[in-house]
Amino acid sequence: MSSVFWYYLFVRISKKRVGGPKPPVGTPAKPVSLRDLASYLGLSRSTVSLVLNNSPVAQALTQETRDRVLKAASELHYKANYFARMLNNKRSHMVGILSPDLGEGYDAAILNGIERTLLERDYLYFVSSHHWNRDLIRQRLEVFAERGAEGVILINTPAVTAPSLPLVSIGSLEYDFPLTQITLDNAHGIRLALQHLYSLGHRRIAFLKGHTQSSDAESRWAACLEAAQGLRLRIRKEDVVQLKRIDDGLDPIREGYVAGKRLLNASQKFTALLAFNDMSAIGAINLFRDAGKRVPEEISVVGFDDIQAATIVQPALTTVRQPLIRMGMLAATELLACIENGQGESRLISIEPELVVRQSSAACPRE
Amino acid sequence: MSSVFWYYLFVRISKKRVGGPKPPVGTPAKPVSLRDLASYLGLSRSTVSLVLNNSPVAQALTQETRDRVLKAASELHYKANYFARMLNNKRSHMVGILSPDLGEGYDAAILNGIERTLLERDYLYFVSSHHWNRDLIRQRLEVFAERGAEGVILINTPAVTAPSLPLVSIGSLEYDFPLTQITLDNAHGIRLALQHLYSLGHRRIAFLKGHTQSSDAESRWAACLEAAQGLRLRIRKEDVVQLKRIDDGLDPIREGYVAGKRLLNASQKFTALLAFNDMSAIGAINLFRDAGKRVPEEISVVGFDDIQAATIVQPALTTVRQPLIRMGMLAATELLACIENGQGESRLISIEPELVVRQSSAACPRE
DNA sequence: CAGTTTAATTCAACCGGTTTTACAACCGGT
DNA sequence: ACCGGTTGTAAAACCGGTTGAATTAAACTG
Repeated sequence: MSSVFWYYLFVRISKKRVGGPKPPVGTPAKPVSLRDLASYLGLSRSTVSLVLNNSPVAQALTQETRDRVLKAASELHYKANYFARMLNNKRSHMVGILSPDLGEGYDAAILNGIERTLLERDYLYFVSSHHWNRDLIRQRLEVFAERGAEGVILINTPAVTAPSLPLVSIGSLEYDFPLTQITLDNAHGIRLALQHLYSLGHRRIAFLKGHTQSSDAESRWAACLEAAQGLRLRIRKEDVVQLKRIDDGLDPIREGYVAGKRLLNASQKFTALLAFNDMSAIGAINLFRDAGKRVPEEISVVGFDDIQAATIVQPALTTVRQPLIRMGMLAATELLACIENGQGESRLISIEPELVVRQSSAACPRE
Repeated sequence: MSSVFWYYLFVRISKKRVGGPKPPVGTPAKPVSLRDLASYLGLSRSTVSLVLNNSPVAQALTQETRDRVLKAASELHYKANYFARMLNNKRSHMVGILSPDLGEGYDAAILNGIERTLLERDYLYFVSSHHWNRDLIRQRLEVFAERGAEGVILINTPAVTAPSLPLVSIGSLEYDFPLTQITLDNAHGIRLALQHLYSLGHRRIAFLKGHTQSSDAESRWAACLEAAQGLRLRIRKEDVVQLKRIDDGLDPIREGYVAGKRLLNASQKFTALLAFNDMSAIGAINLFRDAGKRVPEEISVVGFDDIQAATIVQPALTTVRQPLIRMGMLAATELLACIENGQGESRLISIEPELVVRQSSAACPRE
């Protein structure tokens, strides 16, 4: 690159400000601006911009000019300033993700799926977890919008205000405004689980209900009632225990453990347990072991989610698999469709879970 | 709010552009701009800006004016445009996080810690995982910088180019440029583990080495050699197996399982296994169970990391605890210190792990 | 009452791009 | 030479906020 370039750089005159404090020696290499590029080329900023954006107007330019511009841009490593560009609301290629909590396998797996798709499509994302704090959710949605997110994926996150951005939710929450939802077919999953236990001969089945806050608790419980009726099973009051309220920091396995203990205190007669999710199922298994009940010989346990821990617990957990990674990918795909085509405002996408039979469920012990 | 406001909004005259296409009816409520606010107040944009930024120059203004501005700003819900603001390089309150992979408990736990601190300090963050792709790492660092990240936290991520941003790393990788590093004291951890086994009577101890890519593999292995020497233990070649190369998507538990099998094929004499990490330890435990070896009665197993799964596996894993959440919090704190005070360019912070004794380790069976 | 402070704001340049509109220069046709 | 119609490029408005210098009016000084 000839010295011509540096000459032009230096020439760049501003009306008043410049004059004194030309950066001394070790200036940390301010990136090349459009202005630099233009004066280097002896063209106007507009021309250069038009070419680089491949604007229709640029079709009027000489092929030679266009080539010159492109060549210089790549030689000088010109990169348009993101913020300047965003000032005239351009595409940001950025989305936000809101999740209740990081660190449990569940959200991490979904995040993983989302990430794959976003990476592929060259999007970046913010993440924020809200720990069930409504104000934080609202605030984060605003901040995301403010910072140019083109859409948001909500993972099990209740949102109150109708947003100015395209949203896609994952989970079973209900919203007051239209948005695309990726929902697991809880009813189907529960049906699979219950039928599985039924076909193993279990007739007296206990249940661990989810906390009221959890988006899936209600729909799964409703599905339990329905499926039980379908199988002509009677659900006894003493065989049902609800997990305690989520307190941030309380170990969900521990919650299952405690709930299991309450269950065992109230009733000794059940031969199988259908837990709200894997975590609580694992907790219950631990409790049963500590209480001297063998799983699955005396009590069968079935979970829900199929998180990684389900394969680690002993006996490995029979559970209903949520294809979390796929759900994440799907959510991302849907969101990008909304963003890029402005389509698909309010779809409801239901995902079919499958039953994964492992060692925690077995035939009902003879009476 | 009186109609005066709307009058001023309308008055806002531009030289040429305006005239024809005033937005029709259902205009989606463009946010209030500084200009709107200024003309509503009958002040200049500068005055308003000065007040809102609480600039020293604003001290010259009447208290009354200042109050008026602040009141109007809050009434009209004025919020400065992020991008406009960033154009004159202001603080973005934004950092980037690079990690090899989401979804395993390890990174998620660190992320969790980072997030806590960032949330507290009112920072937002990008995340990106690179799956060990060098080009992606470089590219993401650039993109983060471009989008105004004020710093980056690297989780077990090798970085090649010296960055223009403050960096903090978590892990044991080595870098060619100065940066603050949060490193677990692997040597200490290994020493704890080995002494634990030694004191239980084990003299023939097998090892699962980490993959060459893993940042901690070498330093842990070196620590093994050193600690063994300190205890006058001889490490036999046939008692050492290295985990296979990380292939994205290969289950790390499976890796441990396979490695355990190779170990058992090569040598039957060891009474304890010190694994590179919890995942491989869990894999090995599974293999031992399948091979009819009881843990811990016949073989003691000790892991490293203390991820959640360590409490779930049966027997619960004795392991060296990395305080991941604390490490994440610390990394964030350090990074923010760099950013906000421009200090602490190149510190090395060593974290002391502790041994968590659970059920997978027991006294050495008699000869 | 002119002359100088000082207090209260505003001007105008700037950050770094995008885009509409304007403007020369050239072209063939008459 | 005059006209309408390209063609290739540049000027200038604009996005929305920040900031050093300048301005104006009021207050104070001698």
